[in-house]
Amino acid sequence: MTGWEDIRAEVLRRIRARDWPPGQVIPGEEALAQEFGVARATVNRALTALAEAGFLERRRKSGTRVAETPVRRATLDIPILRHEIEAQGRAYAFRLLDHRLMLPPLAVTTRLGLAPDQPMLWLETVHLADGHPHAHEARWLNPALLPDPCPDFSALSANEWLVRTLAFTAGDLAFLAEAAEGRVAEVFGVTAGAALLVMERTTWSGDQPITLLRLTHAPGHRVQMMV
Amino acid sequence: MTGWEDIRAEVLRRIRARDWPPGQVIPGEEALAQEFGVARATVNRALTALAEAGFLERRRKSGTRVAETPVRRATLDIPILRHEIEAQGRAYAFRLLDHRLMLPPLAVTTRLGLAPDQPMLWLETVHLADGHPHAHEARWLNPALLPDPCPDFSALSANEWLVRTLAFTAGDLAFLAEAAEGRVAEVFGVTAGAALLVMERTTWSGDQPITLLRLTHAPGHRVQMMV
DNA sequence: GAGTGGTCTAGACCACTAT
DNA sequence: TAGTGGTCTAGACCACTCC
Repeated sequence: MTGWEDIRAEVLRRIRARDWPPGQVIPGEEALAQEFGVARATVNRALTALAEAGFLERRRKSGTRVAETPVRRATLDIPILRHEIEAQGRAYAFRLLDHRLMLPPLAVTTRLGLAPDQPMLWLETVHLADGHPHAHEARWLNPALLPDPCPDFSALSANEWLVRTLAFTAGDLAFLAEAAEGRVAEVFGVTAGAALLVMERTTWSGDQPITLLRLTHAPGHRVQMMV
Repeated sequence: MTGWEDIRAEVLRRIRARDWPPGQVIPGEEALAQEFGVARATVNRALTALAEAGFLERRRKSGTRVAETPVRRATLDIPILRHEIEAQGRAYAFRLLDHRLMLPPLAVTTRLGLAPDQPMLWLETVHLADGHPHAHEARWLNPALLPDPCPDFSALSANEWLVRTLAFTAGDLAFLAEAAEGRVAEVFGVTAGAALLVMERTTWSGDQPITLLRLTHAPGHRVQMMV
């Protein structure tokens, strides 16, 4: 019973055991297919998967070699707060603190490539787990995308409305640390200056910006990724 | 000329255009193969890729459906500090601040599953970009893995030695925010309490722990991921 | 039990690139 | 130009899971 996952595992074992050390060219697909007694396509499937994971580098003609720097890629499942909290067996709720049309700071319009004199929809929300503040959300929303009677974001979270309604095609995401201040410090009940973890995210629909989101987490929060 | 990437693109377009809205079951592989005029395996390749990216959910018998929550996966290329800094055209250097065998705090041994009365190698390093502090590294290293004449970590960074020497099979990674204090505050020249971004990482070789690393970034640093 | 995706094969041709 | 990986095909059988 030899499947492509068995072959992937065996090749990975040889890489880790240093049978095939970093930088070394490994046997070609045809040779491995003969060794394992399978079709070349099966070997190809296994090696392609290992290359996508960053263990191998493949090039036509020159062959497949072991990557110099092993596994340097991690994946993050971007949490949907409601799911994350409910998965912990806690009750999710949110409160809309503020929402209005106003002129965004220059940093925001620059980042999104919008005209600086155009008002945007500002939303400030706190997400609660069992009634305790879990994260503070500050969001700038491109008003050009909103339907005429604006959705009631105090009943449906802006994130869920966006996900259900708009097709987004690209985005980026960054982590940073920031000192608590103003309303954020107040929400979490910490003194100004406390260190908080911020996730910043922009999303786009084609070349049209949708939203810029800053999610500030409760003190001590860790964002965990698997390697 | 229709290849699997064309099919992936077309299916993704239909998902984004809401031709196939979230939750809906899409046509089976056979049907799509006929529509596009290709073999079923080609359609399978395209749909498998979209499922790995989180756009589709596939199950035998019940078929393929559009994911309710689109793209919720981001990948981080774990930076090798020297490469990251040199890629910005800046000069990399590091200074070993401290290294000695000592008893780790209980939190460390618990996390790594080691005996609490066993000393570990402690390494404290600052990484410099153009002479300015870029990150502070605090590392606990399992001494059972070290060769008898301990490598000279003031000449070769511990990270690079580990990567070259040991085969690591698993690990995890977390981001958190922390207030600067003690040596870290001193290194960055900030007042105690300043918010700093910390990346914490543990690595394993089979079931043997290798190292626990805390990388504290310079004030204002952002870790960027692509979605 | 039946329908769907998951995988394998043997062979073929193509695309890229080192020499 | 030649060698390697990348992809496609037509057909087959298997594995899972819903009914």
